[in-house]
Amino acid sequence: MNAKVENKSRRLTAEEQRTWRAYHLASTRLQEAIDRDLQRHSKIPHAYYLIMAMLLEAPKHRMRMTELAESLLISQSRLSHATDRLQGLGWVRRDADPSDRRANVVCLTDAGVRALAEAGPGHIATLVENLFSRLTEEQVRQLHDISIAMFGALGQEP
Amino acid sequence: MNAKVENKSRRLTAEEQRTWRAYHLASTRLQEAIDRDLQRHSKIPHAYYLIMAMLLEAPKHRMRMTELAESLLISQSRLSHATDRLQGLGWVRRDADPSDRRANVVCLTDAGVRALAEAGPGHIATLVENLFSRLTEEQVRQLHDISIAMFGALGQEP
DNA sequence: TAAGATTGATACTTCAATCTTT
DNA sequence: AAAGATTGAAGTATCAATCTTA
Repeated sequence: MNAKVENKSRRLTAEEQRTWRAYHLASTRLQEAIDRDLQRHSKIPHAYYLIMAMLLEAPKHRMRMTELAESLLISQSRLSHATDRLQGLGWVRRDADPSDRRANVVCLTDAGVRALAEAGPGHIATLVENLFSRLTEEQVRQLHDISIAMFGALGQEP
Repeated sequence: MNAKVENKSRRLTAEEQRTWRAYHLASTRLQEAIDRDLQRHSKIPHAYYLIMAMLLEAPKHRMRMTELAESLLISQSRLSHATDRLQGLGWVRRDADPSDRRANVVCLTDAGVRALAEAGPGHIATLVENLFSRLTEEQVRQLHDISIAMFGALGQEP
């Protein structure tokens, strides 16, 4: 890729440098705030919350492992380990898939639905406090567009 | 805090929801891209790169542990573990502080300076490819302002 | 007692290797 | 051989406990 070569010799402008520093600090701290709050109030790491939230939206609260991993953009390995843990907590169950004996289906249990319901409001409060209450409506739109632009750029390595 | 109570019963608007999803995906993937590239090309986790980069900017490439941890907004424990590892790699050294025998001073070694110099261009290329080449100049300014606004909101819990 | 720093335990992520079924 | 999924090892993060010096 030619752009890659160009980028190698390029430097960041002062504007880019200060933006990168501010962005990195802000996103790191938001991540930490979310994780800390979720962990303190509900004993759920954010990554696991996202897994359960995805299941909640699925028909019958069920999804195949691979499908779930792809939806969340995480590795199968990671999902497998996480599922072990969530199963141990009783929030999730693994069922065999009758149509393909290689496949497994993860299913949110009633306890899982409850845990999610209890964690939800606090999590949203964290988001509002740390993100949305700090931004104007226009900034929220800008952040959306910026994020879409950033996202499209990723994951395109050979 | 009253805002906290208000936030608890509040829901995210559709605009906020899609923004949060896009933002979370984009920031996660950027983090992963940075870590992967740094690890692949230079065997340095991003967190360790940041520690060394901070030392590089310090007078004589030296800082006290506490000072360094505060500058980076990380815990002393985390810095201590990281310093163990970096010392093992020969990129950093621990010296006693003559003026306060409780204190330790971390110092970037010549090998550390070299490792940083080798990693730098690739790391900047990653940032350019995944972030700056995707944004207009105006979006870079917007992202800066948004990040500053977000950052101010954090770390104010009791 | 508090400040500076380290330690150990536990938990999460990543990577490569493996196993089974298609 | 490829797809679906799991496993184990190694690395990093977090938290609470500890140790030493001020």
